[in-house]
Amino acid sequence: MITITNGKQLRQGKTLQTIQSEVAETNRLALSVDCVIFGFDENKLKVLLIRSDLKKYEGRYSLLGDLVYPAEDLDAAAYRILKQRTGLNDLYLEQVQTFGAVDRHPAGRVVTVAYCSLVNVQHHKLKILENELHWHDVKSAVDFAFDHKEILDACYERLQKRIQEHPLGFNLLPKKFSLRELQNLYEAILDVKMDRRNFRKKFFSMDFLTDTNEMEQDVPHRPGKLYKFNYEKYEKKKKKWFGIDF
Amino acid sequence: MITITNGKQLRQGKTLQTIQSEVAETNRLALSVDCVIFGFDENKLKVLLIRSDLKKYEGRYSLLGDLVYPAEDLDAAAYRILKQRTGLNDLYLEQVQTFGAVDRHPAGRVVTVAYCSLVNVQHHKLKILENELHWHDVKSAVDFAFDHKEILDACYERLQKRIQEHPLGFNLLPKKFSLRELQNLYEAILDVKMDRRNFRKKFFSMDFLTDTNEMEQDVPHRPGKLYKFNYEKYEKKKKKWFGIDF
DNA sequence: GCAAAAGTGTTGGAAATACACCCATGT
DNA sequence: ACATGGGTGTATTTCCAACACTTTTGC
Repeated sequence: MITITNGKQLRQGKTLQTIQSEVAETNRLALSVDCVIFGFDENKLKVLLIRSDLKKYEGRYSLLGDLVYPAEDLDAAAYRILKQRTGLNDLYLEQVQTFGAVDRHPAGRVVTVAYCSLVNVQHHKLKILENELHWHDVKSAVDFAFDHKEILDACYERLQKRIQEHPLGFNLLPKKFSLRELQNLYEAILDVKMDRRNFRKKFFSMDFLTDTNEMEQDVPHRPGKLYKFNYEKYEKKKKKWFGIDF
Repeated sequence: MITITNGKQLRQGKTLQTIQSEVAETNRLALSVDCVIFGFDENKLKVLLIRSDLKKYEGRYSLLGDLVYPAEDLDAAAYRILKQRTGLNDLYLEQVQTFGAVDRHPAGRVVTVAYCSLVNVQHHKLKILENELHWHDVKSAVDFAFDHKEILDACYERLQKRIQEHPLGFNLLPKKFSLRELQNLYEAILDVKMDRRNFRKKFFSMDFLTDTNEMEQDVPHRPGKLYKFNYEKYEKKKKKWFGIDF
């Protein structure tokens, strides 16, 4: 519902023209999208960052962002930006939160919508390396431009929550992975240690892992089995209901 | 990060002026906030709706919304709109999701940020009733203007999820409430039936309810005890960790 | 006394946790 | 042989679900 409320102005039965002029009057702001792209490598959770374009923030790190075009759907903008900055598409992409503090951008009023995405670092070698695009440890990343630290934190928290309730983790791993890799992923993202045997029992009892009958190669110890995640089985079984718990 | 990416344009070391003009060029859109205000009355989940201002949508229902002012923080806009439309402040207000389809608003490009809020219907009698503001059953509400049904659904789903993990429900009830009222609330919001004894056990074992030593009045049956929610205890004990479960 | 909801305990099964040993491979 | 991590089983506990009867009040 769109209304400019000045005192006692009538609210009923506006024409489209009235509202159009209100929109025109009020649109002194720009909208952008920032993508927080997580990856997993060397047992660490990583995030893709570039160096800020902006002199004011020279040398500081920035998320992958861009303005949304006036005739572009919000989600489409997020996918476009991901593609432009990294050359990647075909990724899970989720809207997380919108940041709209008046002074968050020095160039004027820019409200930004944060999106979050997960990439398999091994399978998606970056082809576009402008602005020093590369992977950074999430835990140790500092020196952000704008409010991008805050945005990253919000996306990281969302990721931690989502990965406990949805099988997102598999997007960060090779198609075939060992249980050790899977556990390392969970331990890294959630920042906890888990019991190896119970972790296995958990995942096997979920019954979403398919044994590929292949083994790890070139590991300096006994090789583990490789598994695939079975999305079809998951789709059929997925849960609707968790109990009340807080 | 703000960049208009036209082919091979240099991305390094932009001046603030460059970006300012990019922002000015691109801001042919407006931003609005829509508030989804849930209440609970007569054992039903309710939502506050008005009749749409817009001729095109005459007679159809609309959420409480307004444009965001250029010099207004996003959250502040949400609180302002809630206040203006209902006379209420002092409410829990949570950003839910941003809706940015190009054609979602007939007056032009209007991206809207949905906020969600919970009101105790009994304690907050509405003083502003412009545009036929009143409570509607969430389940049976139809005939929405814009994409407001979609927005409502998103907020309702978020509410269902949040109420299972956070003690939000108490914002919808009187300060002192019976366990029956609490259970009715959960059953209405989550659309399930629960076992009364297990429900009680659950809440008592959480140990966040304080017995007020008062009883229900004027009920046509045996009166139940009234409880308060103990926020202090909750703040101390709240959980950090749920297991992996999907 | 009767209708309506309050209040209360137990039991069985499922899932989570804690925990220790042998195995396969590379060096 | 040894170091490294793979692979497995069991006992304990905790949590959840299912379930029925007695009590208090208003009418």
